[in-house]
Amino acid sequence: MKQNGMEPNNWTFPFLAKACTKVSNFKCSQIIHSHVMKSPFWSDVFVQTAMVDMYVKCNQLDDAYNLFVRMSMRDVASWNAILHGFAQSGFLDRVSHLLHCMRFSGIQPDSVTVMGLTRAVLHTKSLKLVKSLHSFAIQIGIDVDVLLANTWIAAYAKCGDLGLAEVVFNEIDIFTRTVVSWNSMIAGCANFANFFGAVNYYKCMLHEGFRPDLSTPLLVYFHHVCNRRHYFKCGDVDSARFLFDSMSDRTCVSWTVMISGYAEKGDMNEALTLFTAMEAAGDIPDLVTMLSLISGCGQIGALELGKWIDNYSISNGLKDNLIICNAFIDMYAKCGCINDARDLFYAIPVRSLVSWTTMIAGCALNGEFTEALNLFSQMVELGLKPNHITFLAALQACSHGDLLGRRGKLKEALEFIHLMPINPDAGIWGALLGACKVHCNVEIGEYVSHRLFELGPQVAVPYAEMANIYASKGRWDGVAAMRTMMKSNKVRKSPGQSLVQVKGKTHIFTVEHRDHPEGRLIYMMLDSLNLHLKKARLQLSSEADMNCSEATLFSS
DNA sequence: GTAGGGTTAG
Repeated sequence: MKQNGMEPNNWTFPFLAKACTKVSNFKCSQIIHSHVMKSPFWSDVFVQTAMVDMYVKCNQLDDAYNLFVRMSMRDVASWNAILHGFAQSGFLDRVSHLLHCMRFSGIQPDSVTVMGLTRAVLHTKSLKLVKSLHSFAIQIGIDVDVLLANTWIAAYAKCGDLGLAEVVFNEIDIFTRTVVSWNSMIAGCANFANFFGAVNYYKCMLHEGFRPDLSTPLLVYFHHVCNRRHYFKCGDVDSARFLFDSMSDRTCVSWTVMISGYAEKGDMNEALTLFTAMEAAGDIPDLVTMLSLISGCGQIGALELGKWIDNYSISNGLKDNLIICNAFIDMYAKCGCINDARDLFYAIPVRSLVSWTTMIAGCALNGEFTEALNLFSQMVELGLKPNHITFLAALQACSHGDLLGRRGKLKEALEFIHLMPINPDAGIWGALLGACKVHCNVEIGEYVSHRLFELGPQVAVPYAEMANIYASKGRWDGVAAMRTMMKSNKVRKSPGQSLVQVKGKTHIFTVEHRDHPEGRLIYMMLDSLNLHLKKARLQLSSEADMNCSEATLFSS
């Protein structure tokens, strides 16, 4: 443009910024920022709002906020841009504070504002909050357009009131409804496992003349079957595939539904085939497409494919996206390449809580326990607040690294869990139960397993672990009790599987399943590894004994 | 005349 002797006007930069938001690329955002700063439009409220939005979309909330507070003039769009930024990240306090400031400075909220507010309360799953927002909007006389109504449909469905979602849906004029309204209603039904409702809405939608392209029919099936994959067999990817093949028009989402279905099943070959077909069809993969491919590679240890996707991401500028980077850290760690994971982690200019947590978990997984715990304290020192997943990762590092749980300091571990500022989830209790098993501790094991039974009475693992603990102490009454509980709760244990991919081929192993073509060799290798481990353990414990006696010597 | 902030599904 400049080479052609043309000068950008005040709309050029908002367009550039918007293009940047689509790819969510922080390098691009920096380049655009430097150009805008030099331009005569720098102080234009439109330009600055577009920049705020760009930073929000590029996961640079701090930059967005810094710019926002420096703006000399703000209109409702500027407030909405920053409000959505905080809403998306779930900062409810910040959002309500912003709303106050906004009204105080004389700017009236509009339907976009209310949408942001709704989004902010969504993750609390609080029906009460959604309701109060709804009445707030009506009270201040907001013009409820179809976009806001769609948000409310999804919000009510997510917060557990399908009836209210339906009310909002019915209040939208038939001619105003969009495909999003229908999709939201269908997804709402599917979330309630209301298959008939979903199909019914789908039929009505067709009847009203909406074209059955997009992802709607897939939503009906896939939601029902695969979002509940913990309860249903995932073989139904095939029925989704049947629908997919019969679709005339596919969107990025429909491709991604299928790709992620295969990736989660561990069938990376099929996932990759579809990915190639998607590109050939001219549909551009987005963030979710890439994320499902990357996490699929991590799950089955498909390092070669993972590296290929890494190169692909670099050449398509996706590697500058923080979420993608985090996914790659996870992938490399799960494939055992902790060095690659580490390099990537340190190459990220602005690391998020997820980056830290992923790296900590990756270290724990790869036996780098000290590093994991160091990272944890570094993170806390930087002022980042760990969430339950971070705690779990750190706890796993402890348990693997013979700290607390594995050292037999089960009581201390339990106290630590009770002191945590967050509610312990199944992962955390599971880690402790594993430690109880190692130390054959019935008393704490019983307490922990009951927490796990409360959280998920259908999960087989804690019953089995507790039964093992009882068995190790000869408590056959306890073993029998576990069996009875499993029966009465209708728990069925699916055998654990271990997957590994070598040269593009996936190998699956189950316990005592020795019919792999190279089974003999594999088990010989395992036996020799076991022997090495035993020797190393013996050496360690004799060293520990010596350290102990030294310690007693010095303390007395 | 228009252009900056906005909805669902994966």
